[in-house]
Amino acid sequence: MENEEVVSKNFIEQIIEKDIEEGHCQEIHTRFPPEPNGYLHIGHAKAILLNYGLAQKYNGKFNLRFDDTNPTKEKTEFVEAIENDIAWLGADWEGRLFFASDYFQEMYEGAVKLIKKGKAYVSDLTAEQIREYRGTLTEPGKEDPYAKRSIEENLQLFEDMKNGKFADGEKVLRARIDMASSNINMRDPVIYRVAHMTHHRTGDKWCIYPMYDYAHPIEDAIEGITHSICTLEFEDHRPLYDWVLIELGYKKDASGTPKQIEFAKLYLTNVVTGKRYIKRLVEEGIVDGWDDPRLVSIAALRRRGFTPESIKLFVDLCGVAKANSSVDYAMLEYCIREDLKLKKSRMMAVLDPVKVVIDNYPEGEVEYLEVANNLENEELGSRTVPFTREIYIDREDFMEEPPKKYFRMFPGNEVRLMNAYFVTCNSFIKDETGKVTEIHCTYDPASRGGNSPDGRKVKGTIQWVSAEYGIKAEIRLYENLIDEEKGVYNEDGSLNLNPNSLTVLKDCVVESNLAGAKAYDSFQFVRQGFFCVDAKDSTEDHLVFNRIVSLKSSFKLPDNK
RNA sequence: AGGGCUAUCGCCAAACGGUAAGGCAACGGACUCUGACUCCGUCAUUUCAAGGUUCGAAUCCUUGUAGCCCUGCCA
Repeated sequence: MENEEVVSKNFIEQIIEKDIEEGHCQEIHTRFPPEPNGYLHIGHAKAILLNYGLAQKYNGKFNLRFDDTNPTKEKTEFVEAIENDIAWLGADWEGRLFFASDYFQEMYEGAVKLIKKGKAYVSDLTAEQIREYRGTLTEPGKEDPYAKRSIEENLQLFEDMKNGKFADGEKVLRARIDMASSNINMRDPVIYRVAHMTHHRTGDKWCIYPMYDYAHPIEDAIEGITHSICTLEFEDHRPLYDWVLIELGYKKDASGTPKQIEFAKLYLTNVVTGKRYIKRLVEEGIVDGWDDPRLVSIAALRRRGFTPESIKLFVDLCGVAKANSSVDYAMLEYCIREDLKLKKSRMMAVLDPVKVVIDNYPEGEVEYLEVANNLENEELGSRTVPFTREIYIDREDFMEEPPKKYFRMFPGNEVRLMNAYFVTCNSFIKDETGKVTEIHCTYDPASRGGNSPDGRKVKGTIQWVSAEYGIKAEIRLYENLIDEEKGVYNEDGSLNLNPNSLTVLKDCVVESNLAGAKAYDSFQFVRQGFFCVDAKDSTEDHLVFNRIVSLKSSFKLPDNK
């Protein structure tokens, strides 16, 4: 195998290799730490595949950990959905499934340790007061009036917090760092709050819960995570991440592990990304659910026929860097086409049918034609497709007055019905509105299978479906959900979605011999390639149809000059 | 006296002082039983800007400019 491409290392790989070289770690260990408060989307797929991929590449390990430190938002329903999506993507956590809530005891003990070191104190300030004392972006904060409490008093108060002696919000535990720091995260951050709430896993055992900034480094340290990869907005939190680990003795200095590394989130052009927005669209009923095909949640992508391989490809092509960017949606479409083009059978379908009558074909006769499932992959075998006197072709494949270089069907032109016969258009019928309702052709019996024995060539090949045996299907074409420029919501909070984002074509016809085709009531169109079945109610992942039309129009009329 | 981060083709993204990879998109052309696929070709004398250092700068320095993030008892 000599086609070894020169693949450059991304910046995370460089950090990892340096850490290994310098002996900060022997084996690398990564993790994906979702909060179970919603479904995963394409952006998470990047994080998952990145973490998992790194573990694989360096013979390390990859954990799945639910970051469930805030019982107000989290649900078991989401835990299951997330596990399902990650498994589907092929990221194997090999049984290392953890929950931040598994470590509540250790986190609690850590907090006690900080208090004993004089590095944490209980504050009676209200949330509003804490905000005031924190200062602003340009002014330093002021010392918390409770910061002077003795260690003994703090220990007692924290114990009381844990034992439920205080109401929600009455007291918090704060880390003692630096109220004047230019990094607001370091201005004595709250690390424990009181919340009398039932946790989805620990129930009512705890009424104090650790904050992310305090909990996350401990979770990583306990699991032996070496590289804690997160997104850019946590860059300012890294000093706090390191502070916690160092103060608690999990590492000596910031160069040790666990080490936090930040990368830029994945944004896609023209679609709604971001858990917050997706959640809102789902909750407000604007889309049908978390797997509505217009979304880019993992569940939606799966439902539309995207494969794990295609998503992996996509993530790989996007790369990893620290610059905020928005990847062109066309890249995602390219990936599914690329993955499926050799893997799946290609079926015929007609999206906007117009009837064609083959005048010299015997009435009532049915022929079963042998058709290759995929011309580029013989292993996929073949199927038989019924051919009859009356068929449907796509409206786009016929033109009354063709422009130059149009070589599909028009009066007097001979074309090939894919896999079937050469056929020549003789006449057509229009209704009062001028719409073509029926086309009449004659066929050449000698061209059965799609080739003429006399070696005659035709320029055009079009798809067709038997009018008698074809199955009516409802096909949905999805356009991008939003115009990127305008955003999901307007400033006044009103929705700003493209109302035409979903187009339903009701009279589409697909081949009759697609097993269980009747269950497939909708399809997802993949621009300029082929489209895949909406797999929600089907037994198969996807069926792939030949390219028929595109949102842009598959045939560009020459500039008439 | 705010701090942190980022700026390379329409979109991603390499290049780590030695003379601007690659992919997507686009555009030509060839081929074709899917105007698909495939194939061939085109697509940054220039890296946000202006100075400076150097034989040599996207890479180093200076000064600007633009964008993103941070003032939750969310993650």
